[in-house]
Amino acid sequence: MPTKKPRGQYHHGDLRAALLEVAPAVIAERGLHGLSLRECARRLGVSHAAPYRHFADKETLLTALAGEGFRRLVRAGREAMRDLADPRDRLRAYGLAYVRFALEHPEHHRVMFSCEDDGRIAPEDRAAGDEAFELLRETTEEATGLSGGAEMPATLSFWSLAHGLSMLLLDGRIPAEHTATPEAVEALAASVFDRWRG
Amino acid sequence: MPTKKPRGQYHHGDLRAALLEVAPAVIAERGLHGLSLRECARRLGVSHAAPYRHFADKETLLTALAGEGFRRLVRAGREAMRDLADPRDRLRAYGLAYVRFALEHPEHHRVMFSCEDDGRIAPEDRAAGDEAFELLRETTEEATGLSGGAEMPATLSFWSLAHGLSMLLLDGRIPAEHTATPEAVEALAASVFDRWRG
DNA sequence: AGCCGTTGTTGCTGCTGTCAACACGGAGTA
DNA sequence: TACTCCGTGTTGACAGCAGCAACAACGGCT
Repeated sequence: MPTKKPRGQYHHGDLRAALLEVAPAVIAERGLHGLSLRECARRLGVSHAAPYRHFADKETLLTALAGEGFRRLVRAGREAMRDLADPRDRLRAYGLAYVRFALEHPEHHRVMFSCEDDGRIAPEDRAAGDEAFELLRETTEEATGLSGGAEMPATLSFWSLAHGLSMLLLDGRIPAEHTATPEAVEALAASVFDRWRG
Repeated sequence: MPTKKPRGQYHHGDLRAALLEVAPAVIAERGLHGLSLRECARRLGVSHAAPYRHFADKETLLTALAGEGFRRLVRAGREAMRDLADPRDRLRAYGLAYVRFALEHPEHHRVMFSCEDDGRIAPEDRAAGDEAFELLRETTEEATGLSGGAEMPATLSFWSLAHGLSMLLLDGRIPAEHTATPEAVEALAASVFDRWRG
């Protein structure tokens, strides 16, 4: 039901949004290398050149997808921290949300951190990535009591921890016993974050 | 001078090794997506299908490249730890070597952690990756005094830290002030590892 | 009604991965 | 020495892809 397309309609309706929706599905099936604009077009019942009306090229679609991913990550982070008062609990919750996001949206996560930055990222997508970092920085600031730049090493180390764990999980490099069930993963993430001190 | 090819010689000499040498150069220039077997062949003055005598397909070349990367990483890690007696110093040295390796060989590092594991990795390359992990696990064991599986969370958290920092550095997501000079990066890495406790 | 910008279409070029058939040349054997 | 064989490299194909250009339908505007 993603695309409701009345019989014989020439125009699609919202091809741009449909592309951003179908692309992760293609990536999930065929891998990031296996993604092609033509395949996306095919699945949406649209001609092979139609996507170019909405994205200058394939890379542009990917950066848009990355931007969407960062927006969702920020939303998930805020959601996870919402009812927590203790800044250290909040930071930890963000970390867990980060890892959970990577596992639940592996396609987005991979795209978010694989676009070889040519500097041609749309401002709004650039901003989405910056906001995810800024949210982490503020939370770390509160959790550590550091500020004025002194919080940066703490921020970066916590980010490294969450990011590294996410990547290793996605790459299947974590021994199976720790990834068998969602609870096991959650426990692993918790014990990983326990080894961090602000 | 990578390829010394006597005048008019039909056979190349060691095309396989030459491919493993030229591929990172192509990646460095055109990015991972921009790598093509045909371009490698062109640079080696060889026909476009010649690489297929040595690699079943493009993916196979990439996994071989990843294997080579892991072998070098292990070598760099051992080298960095060689003269250190205190296990905690050794672990830290491995971490620094890990980050340094990523920055000095970004092409290898990216390939090492981007092959979407289809299970068709050659045994010797699989083993190379496992050895890098095993070296880290042993070192963590010594540094923490934990063993029998209890060292795993510590191992994985340290790996996450080193791996996450490497990836973020490679992706250009670390604020510029910390990446301006090699010394700044080294200092950042040190302060990141300082926030880890076994 | 008529105009025109947006969106989608068809058809092309040049590149790529991959395969099959063939060619070269060195190693071993008669 | 001559012959054969196998590993390695070549040529020539095919299909799929990114991206461009010229054309066509739609829909909102006057």
